[in-house]
Amino acid sequence: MAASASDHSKNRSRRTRPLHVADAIKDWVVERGLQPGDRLPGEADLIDRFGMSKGTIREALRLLQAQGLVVTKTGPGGGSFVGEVTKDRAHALLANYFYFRNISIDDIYQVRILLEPEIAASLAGKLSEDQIAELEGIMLDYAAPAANAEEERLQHVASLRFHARLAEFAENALLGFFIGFMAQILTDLTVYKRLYAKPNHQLWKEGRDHQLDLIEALRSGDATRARATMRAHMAMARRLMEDQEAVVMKRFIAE
Amino acid sequence: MAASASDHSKNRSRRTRPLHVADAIKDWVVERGLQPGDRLPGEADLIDRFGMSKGTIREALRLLQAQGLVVTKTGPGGGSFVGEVTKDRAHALLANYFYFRNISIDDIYQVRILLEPEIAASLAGKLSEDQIAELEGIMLDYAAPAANAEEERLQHVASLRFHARLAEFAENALLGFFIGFMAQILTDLTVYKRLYAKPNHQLWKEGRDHQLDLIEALRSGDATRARATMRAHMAMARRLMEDQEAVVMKRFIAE
DNA sequence: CCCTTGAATTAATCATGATAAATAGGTTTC
DNA sequence: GAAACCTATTTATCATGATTAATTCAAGGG
Repeated sequence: MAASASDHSKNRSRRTRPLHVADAIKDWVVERGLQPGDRLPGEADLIDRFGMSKGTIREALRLLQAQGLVVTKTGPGGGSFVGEVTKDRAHALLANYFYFRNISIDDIYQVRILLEPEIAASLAGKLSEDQIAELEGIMLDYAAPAANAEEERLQHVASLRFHARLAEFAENALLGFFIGFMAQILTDLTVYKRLYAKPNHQLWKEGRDHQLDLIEALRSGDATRARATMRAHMAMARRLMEDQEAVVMKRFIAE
Repeated sequence: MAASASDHSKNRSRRTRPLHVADAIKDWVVERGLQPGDRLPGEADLIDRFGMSKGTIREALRLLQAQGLVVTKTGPGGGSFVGEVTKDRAHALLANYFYFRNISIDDIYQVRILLEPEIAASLAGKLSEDQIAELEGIMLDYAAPAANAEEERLQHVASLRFHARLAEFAENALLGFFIGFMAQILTDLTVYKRLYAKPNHQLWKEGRDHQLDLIEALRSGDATRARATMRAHMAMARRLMEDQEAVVMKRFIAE
């Protein structure tokens, strides 16, 4: 504990100026309880306050910009503002972490099979008719079996969009994020790696029936059934993936 | 899809130069399959290649630095290098995402109770004697019941370190990261918010017995028992947390 | 009323030079 | 001979000032 504290202050004093300024601005935001969209001091102002050159200040702002914490605008009324870290940006930043690590598809499914049933159960009876209608709308993209490999891939991406959207509906933002992140990774893999070579009517029907059943359970508020259906859905998808070679993600996800 | 592609290229052409350079460097790393520690072109070189001024190039490097993707060093043999995104940095970047969202402790436990038993099961019989010894070493920090609130808090932090370390042992890096991230958040909350006011011998003993039992199961390779024990442990912790008010995380986690 | 145009504002970019940090390599010291 | 100590060199870091581009808003023209 003490060591951690001293490390902290040591780092802070010895690190470069842009890093120091970036931390100071972060602290400023926290202390004042600033919200996304709130205005930060302009470039010239920051130069005065910190007594540093324009370049240093701008580098600090880039550090914060990369994290999604500030956005800058030119023109009258422009300047720096507190930015909300978007889901997409958080996905991209986290994907960078896994870039040099080896994540297999089965790793993803090991987690997915645990989390997806939970979100299904927790959303049972909680969705508005609009939200359910939106999910059903997504399902239209795979209302008919795929005719070829390309269609199969598009359908798989659409199916992942179903799960991603469901994740966004979650009341538990943490659970929702984890699930959405996995859907994002699988989407990227599907788009870039050409998984799913061979259409399979049987699997298509099974998967679709699962989702139809899931929607029914969500609408009627049957959490137990929603959980069980999603679990079966995930188990099926996992088996399906086991046929694929162990593909790992190997790219930066663009923001 | 087509829309997304056009958006992408539009963004890329209209975005600021540092952003463009940062993307180009990212792509360069991916295309060449560069690994952490590999050398990137120096500042002067980049200035030539891109035909941009020093300031612009440096801002690009800051963007990448904030993401943990590059590290810069001064002096002979210095320059820019591909950097591995550390776990701590990924934690911090992800914590920023949740800063403006409201994550309750119960949200964390809803996920924890699903993931922790799985990691316990997956590590049964897989840990080296050194690793198990390390876990036992951590447990020494709470070998005796806490005498006061402050000790109770330190013990809780130590207990979270147990879970964080277990997460690092995971073969599934995704599962390990999610669990480690939650332990990190709970640690920060415990340190900053002074949870756990009242020591409770009964709970201390139960929790400790769980972990002892867990280690035994891990050592003997009994996955079923490891899972069950961890589940019981989490259920207990969750009940414990329910007594606390719903505290949410409200701070940037320092890197 | 809408559209264009132009002035004002603010960040973005450029250009150049000075400063500081870190290391390699040689030199001294024991 | 090894270890400690310089010192020159390399490289990023920091600073200053000028120029350019993007944006807003208001005034003028259709």
